[in-house]
Amino acid sequence: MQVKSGGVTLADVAAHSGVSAKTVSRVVNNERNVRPEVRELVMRSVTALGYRPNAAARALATQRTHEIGVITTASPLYGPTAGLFSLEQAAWQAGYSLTLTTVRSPSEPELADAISYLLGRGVEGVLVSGATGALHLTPSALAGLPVVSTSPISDGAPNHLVVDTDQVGGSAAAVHHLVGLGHTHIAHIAGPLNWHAALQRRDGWLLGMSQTGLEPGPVIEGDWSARSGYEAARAIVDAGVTAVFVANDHMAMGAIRAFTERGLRIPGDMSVVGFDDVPEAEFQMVPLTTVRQDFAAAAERSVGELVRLIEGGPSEDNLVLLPTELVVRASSQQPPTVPLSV
Amino acid sequence: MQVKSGGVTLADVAAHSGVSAKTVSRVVNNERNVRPEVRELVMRSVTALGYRPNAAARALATQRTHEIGVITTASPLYGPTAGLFSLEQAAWQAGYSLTLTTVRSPSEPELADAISYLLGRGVEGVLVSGATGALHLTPSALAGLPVVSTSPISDGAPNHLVVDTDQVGGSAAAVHHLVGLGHTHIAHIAGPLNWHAALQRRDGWLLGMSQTGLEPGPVIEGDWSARSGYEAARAIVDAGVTAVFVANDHMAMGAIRAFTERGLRIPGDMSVVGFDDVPEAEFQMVPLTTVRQDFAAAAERSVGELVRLIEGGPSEDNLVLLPTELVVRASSQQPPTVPLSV
DNA sequence: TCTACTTGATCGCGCTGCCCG
DNA sequence: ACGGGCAGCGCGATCAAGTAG
Repeated sequence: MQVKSGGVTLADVAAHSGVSAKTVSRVVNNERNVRPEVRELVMRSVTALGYRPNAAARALATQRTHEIGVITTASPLYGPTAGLFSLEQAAWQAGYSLTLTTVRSPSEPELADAISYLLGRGVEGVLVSGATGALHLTPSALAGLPVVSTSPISDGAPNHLVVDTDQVGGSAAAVHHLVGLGHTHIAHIAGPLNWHAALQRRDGWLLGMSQTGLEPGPVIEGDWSARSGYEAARAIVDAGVTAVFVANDHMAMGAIRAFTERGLRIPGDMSVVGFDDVPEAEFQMVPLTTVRQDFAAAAERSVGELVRLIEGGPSEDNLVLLPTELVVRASSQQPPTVPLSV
Repeated sequence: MQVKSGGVTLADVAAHSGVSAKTVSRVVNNERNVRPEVRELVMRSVTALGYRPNAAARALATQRTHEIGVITTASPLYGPTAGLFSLEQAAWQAGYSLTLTTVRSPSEPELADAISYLLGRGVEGVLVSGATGALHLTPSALAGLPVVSTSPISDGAPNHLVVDTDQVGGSAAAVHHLVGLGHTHIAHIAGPLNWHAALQRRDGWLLGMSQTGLEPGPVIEGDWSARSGYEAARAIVDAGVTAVFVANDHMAMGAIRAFTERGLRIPGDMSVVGFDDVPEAEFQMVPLTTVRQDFAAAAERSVGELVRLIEGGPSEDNLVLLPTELVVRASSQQPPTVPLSV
């Protein structure tokens, strides 16, 4: 029923230009051993007929699909989505196309389903973006398929690799910044702690606190949403802290709203530091101090590494950590009770 | 080099279970006319060998790929990305998978490239999500391929359909809300006016103004980013308006920041209404009055309509408009100079 | 005998790898 | 160096053949 690609095949082009199908194939694939004049002739027929190679037939004949499968969580969080488009661009440039799969939760069966589905589609590699917990990949299910993930992978297979940003370092830097301002009681609003990213950020906060010899303040677990940040902040507003390190910017916005509602001024009475540096963080009523991650760079690197694995390149490291950067804006300053230094 | 899906084929399963390949095919495709015992036997072999049908071979044999191509703009804007995941879920449920393509700009050649690429991959329909201007599709390039878009399509082909939210109505409603509060001088911060969505929202604003007999205030064009909203607001802060209708929430945040910086209070001195209802809009320091669009519903409807077109269903309308809803929060109230009524 | 159901053999989808002229 | 023939990638469609009632 369906007109496929105009229905023009190699054979049609061959007939139109008076050469064999194989020669047309050579021209289309830029192989050598075709005289320029013949090549020219064939190309003319190709454009005249509007020929377009059939990807399925090609995949069948070559045993290569040039497809990369992407598994991502279904929620429209900033990080995963921002990375997705960079992923697509990088893949395109490397000659691959992306097949998208979403999972609601990172449970093993859902992940296994997604991988199984992608395997059936013949993907040559899998990118797990914005996954939550550590990946427990059943080796048999993968059959040596290259995988690049932002979350750690339980097996140490040579073609499984992690590309992530230095979330622990970034979080610790946020704590050092606050401590440098004089804060000693610092709370943490965490992401859902079954997420690897949430654990990393909490661990970075703990690291920073211990490095500066401070007792960690309370930890409240949110779900990345502004609403959960709002609720978490209401829960700790009377806990006697002067600063909060929040695991992402959207929760930080909610927290600021909650504090403001209770009559606290930001940053006069309470300092807030976020994570991600979403584009609007700089343009909040109180511009947000936050930890920037370069999602585009991470995406490009991920695709680069995956393509290298697919094409049989050597796997040097099994962990690539991209730098994060503390961006100090207006939502953090000295605590209210500290006398002005200088 | 690449182990494909474990390399298990129909023939392997057939050999393992002692039936013909065709029978295995019947079982795998849930066709009738297979004895339950044979079906059982075959299924056992399928799981034992880890057989997975090869999508490329299937596509070649059936002339159907069950793939839907998605063309979207490369920028991580909230709307298009929020819809993307709903798209994927809906497509999956309908038995289709998504191949993602991004374009930097909506220029004809870029769109044509994307469509050409998708045609080569054998997609059975195309979803244009978050496109900018109207689509000028060259009919020959499409060969009757079903297309569902949020932007209008220049040709009136029966298998080209538009699914959008009622942005004009929503924008007009925002204006009526402001006018109802007593505002008479209302500016507009628009999106990039080569975007269909930006035009719709501006037109809705104009409509609302004319319906209420008011002169439209100044229009400044932004680029959807919070930064551009900030800059636009600085440009109109002294223009003598008491309210601004902003074409999306992120620009509205930037605008609020700019007004605040100039000493204006929101909403005391200036009312601001956004568009989209991003999740964090409710949790800004001044919760944002905005126009909500249901991206998930739009995505589901888009996929539904596209699948209907693909499967040869009748095309009733060529335009589906989903409702929008004004959500009144704290960023809008009476203008400062108006005496309190009641 | 005829029908209903179940199974198998052959072919071809569009393309590329191999080998030959 | 260049070009063509042939086979086959893995699957499903067609048609024929077999079995039982």
